[in-house]
Amino acid sequence: MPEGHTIHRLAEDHLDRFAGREVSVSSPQGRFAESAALLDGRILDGAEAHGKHLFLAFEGGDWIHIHLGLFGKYALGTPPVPPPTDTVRLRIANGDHYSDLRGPTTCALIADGEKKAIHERLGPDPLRPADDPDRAWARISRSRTTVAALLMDQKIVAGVGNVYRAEVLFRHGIDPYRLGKDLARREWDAIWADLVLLMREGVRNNRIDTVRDEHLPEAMGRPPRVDDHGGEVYVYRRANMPCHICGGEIRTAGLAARNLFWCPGCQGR
DNA sequence: AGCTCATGGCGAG
DNA sequence: TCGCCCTGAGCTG
Repeated sequence: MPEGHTIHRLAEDHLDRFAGREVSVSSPQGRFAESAALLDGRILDGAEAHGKHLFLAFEGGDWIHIHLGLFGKYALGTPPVPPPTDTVRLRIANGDHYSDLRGPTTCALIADGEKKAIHERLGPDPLRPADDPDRAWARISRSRTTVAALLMDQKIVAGVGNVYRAEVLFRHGIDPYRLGKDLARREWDAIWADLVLLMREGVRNNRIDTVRDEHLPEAMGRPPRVDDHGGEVYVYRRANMPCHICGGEIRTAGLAARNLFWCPGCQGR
């Protein structure tokens, strides 16, 4: 589930459902129980995302810092609230809504200073309107690391994960193994602008869709593809399948412990 | 019942 | 670069 769009959507959803009112806070699993007791009954007064990090604000200046990691999942719903199971790390509820968090890498009570430190170690986020792509460019343009690795580095760009990485490189015809220093400024500007668009769309739909209408499989006489992540994509997890554009085989390879997907035909050397 | 894999990230060596 | 942490689905037997 979790690339930046998921987290920004969760921030919006928590704002809509919980902000401005007292909430009950609990940790059925127990691992967040002490902190939950401190927050229980207080007013939740904000929610914010930076990259894949979610911050829930509580009146009085405390924050819950959440990072879903690879396995973390949220279940949001309306009463009846399901019986708490032993994997629910954090449950937030008011009379109208509940929010269950399972399997996060991080769920911690933090203060402003720690929150600030997290922001400072993250790069600009395409979903934060004030963030500046020049900060990312300054590092990319002098890096001997591959563009594919740079896009996944949260210190460079915050919020891009394995799906957006593969898809945005495909959309711009860029070989994932190209080095950062060999990227042109206008290519980076186009990538950033595209990420802003794609990820905003991802927040709106709560899923990742990257295929342009005219390239949708239906439009090309092929059956639509439905992957676990639920969106329509060009290359992600399409290894050995034909490219929607050139018909060549999509290739996959390991890169920094993750699977990379790309079309050698469309993403020229 | 047990294995593998997954949209992440950290610290040790 | 590897092992490790968090969970659950989809296989395999």
